[in-house]
Amino acid sequence: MKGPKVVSSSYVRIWRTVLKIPRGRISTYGTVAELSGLPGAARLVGYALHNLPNGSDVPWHRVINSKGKISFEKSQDMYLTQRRMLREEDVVFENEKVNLWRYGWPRVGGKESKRARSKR
DNA sequence: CTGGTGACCATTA
DNA sequence: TTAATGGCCACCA
Repeated sequence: MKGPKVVSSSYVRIWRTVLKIPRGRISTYGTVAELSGLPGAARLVGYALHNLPNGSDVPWHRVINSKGKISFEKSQDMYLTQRRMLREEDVVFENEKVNLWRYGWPRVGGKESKRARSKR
């Protein structure tokens, strides 16, 4: 399309990427930024999700940070809300953390799990 | 245009 | 292992 309109922002591109995350899987801010053509703009993803129009279908809860944790403070209601929504999709939390190698999207590669034993 | 800010990230101690 | 620091990029006032 010739439309140089680009809608007014990268938000749409980000939202569109988030819409691709399958149910039961999660992605990180940095990954979403890169897939949206905005490498390095991880913080913008948080900004975009924060500005989501009310009632949108964008599965914002499937985006967490690179540590595999929810980016809200535990004291915030949104923290529990997000964790509950993920739990309903069978995303398992281990000590407030999600196994990125298992639930991360897109999948990194064919290697299933090199060595699960991190300890030696 | 300039400066402040953020639902971040990787590195370093 | 967790905590602190600097760097990123784009949006907003």
